[in-house]
Amino acid sequence: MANGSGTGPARRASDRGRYGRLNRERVLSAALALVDREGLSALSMRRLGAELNVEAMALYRYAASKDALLDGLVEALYLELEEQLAADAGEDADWRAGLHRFARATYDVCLAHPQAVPLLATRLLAVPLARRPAAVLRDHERVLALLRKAGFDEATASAVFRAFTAWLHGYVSVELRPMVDNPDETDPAFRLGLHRLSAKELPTLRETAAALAERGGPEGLAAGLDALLDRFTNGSASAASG
Amino acid sequence: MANGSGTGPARRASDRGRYGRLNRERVLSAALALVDREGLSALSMRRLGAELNVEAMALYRYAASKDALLDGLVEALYLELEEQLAADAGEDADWRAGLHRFARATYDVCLAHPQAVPLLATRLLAVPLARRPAAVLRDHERVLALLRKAGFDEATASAVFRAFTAWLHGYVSVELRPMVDNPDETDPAFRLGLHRLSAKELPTLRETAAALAERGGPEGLAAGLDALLDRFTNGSASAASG
DNA sequence: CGCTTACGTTTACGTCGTATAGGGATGGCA
DNA sequence: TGCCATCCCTATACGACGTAAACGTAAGCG
Repeated sequence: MANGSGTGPARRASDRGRYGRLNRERVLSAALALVDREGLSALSMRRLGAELNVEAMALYRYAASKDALLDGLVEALYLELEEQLAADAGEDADWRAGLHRFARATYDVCLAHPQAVPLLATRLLAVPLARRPAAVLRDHERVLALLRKAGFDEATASAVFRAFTAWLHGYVSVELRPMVDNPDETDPAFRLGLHRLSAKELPTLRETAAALAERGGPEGLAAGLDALLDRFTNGSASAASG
Repeated sequence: MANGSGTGPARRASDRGRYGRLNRERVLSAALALVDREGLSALSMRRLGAELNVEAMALYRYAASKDALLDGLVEALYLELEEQLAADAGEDADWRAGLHRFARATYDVCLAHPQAVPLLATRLLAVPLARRPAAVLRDHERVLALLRKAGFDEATASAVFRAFTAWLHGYVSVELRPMVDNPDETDPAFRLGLHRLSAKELPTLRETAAALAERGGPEGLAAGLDALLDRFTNGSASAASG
């Protein structure tokens, strides 16, 4: 048993005072910390309980199921995004700047929690729009409001929103794909595990792998975003810039 | 027990003749079929074994672990992509057309196996480049070769490759996000579950949700791809068009 | 003080991935 | 033909998982 001390029958409720009562935020931040530290596969109800000095079943008071807990983690990421957005400038010069700010903040949050990023893909593919976590919906609202205020009609705003989301999430996902095969190795080629790539069948990949392993960084993200957005301003749609 | 008939001690080896011997391809295609039919969570070693009239442990001869089996599913998707690409025209007019063909084929394969798509995100975030399934590496090789042959230098080809991949995967992922909350409902608003979206706090999202639920289709994919590629041809990089 | 409600524990069940050992068919060689 | 090695699948078992149900026990109220 995870009893604090002695050979008592079990953890006494008075021990709780040591760590304070449980609540949703404590559960979620412990879960996120655990995932950051040891990866998604380390996150089990029992393990998370142990992390909080509590039995696994206690967590079900704050998340209806493990899937709900994972949705909670997604929400936690978006809450961090909201904080990050609140931290710097309030309003943006124009809608493009607004989208860039959003994109950059999302990028930063994702890079800060690389192990949690797969959740964004899996949970958002599992949960229908209306049931997404509140913070996610607030994010959508802000982006859409930004676009509508800029003069885009409903259909165009929705198209821009989708393109924005696709690029942002795709970019982060590609940015986080692991390239290093053997971290202990000093030689770059061995580090990348190039000896696994047949020189006969994969010559181009082999010679490009080193370049591929470089990150695009926030600049790459911004550049692609601009390229996509140009299509909606230079193209058919009607859009103001204030 | 999953015995064919009677009360014999267990399935006899002679029963194998009924279905033929197991092999990797049979295992993977049964796994993909199961995922297509019942979703990723239905895929367990025991269940897949049952599907093949075999005990779970038999599968370990064809996949070293469950994670390896999932990587096998990713490979299966890319094999289907290769088939699809081989089916239509052989060579492309230029590199842009080549990328569009690739993108379209990937889009089609993903839409044909929506339940398997999360694997692309999760497994490619879990496995380093050099250990990706062979079919995935062949895909990379083809795209990179296309770009180098078009005259892009190593760095630019790698940047284009990353942007291409990011857009493609992001687009598919957004396209497959479920929008319908209650499929039994006929009224569009209830179907989307708009009553869950506070009219006060999420007004824009609420009014845009219907438009958001529409798909961008292959056209949207192609449009965004062109927008991104323009950046690399009109911009600084040097690239021919043959 | 006693009652209610909220919170955490205990116990238990079925399923999961997989280590290990065993058995029965198969194919090569005498 | 008979024997043995090899391959393929089964049998059994273990620990961990998610979670239903029932049970204390502490906290806050009158």
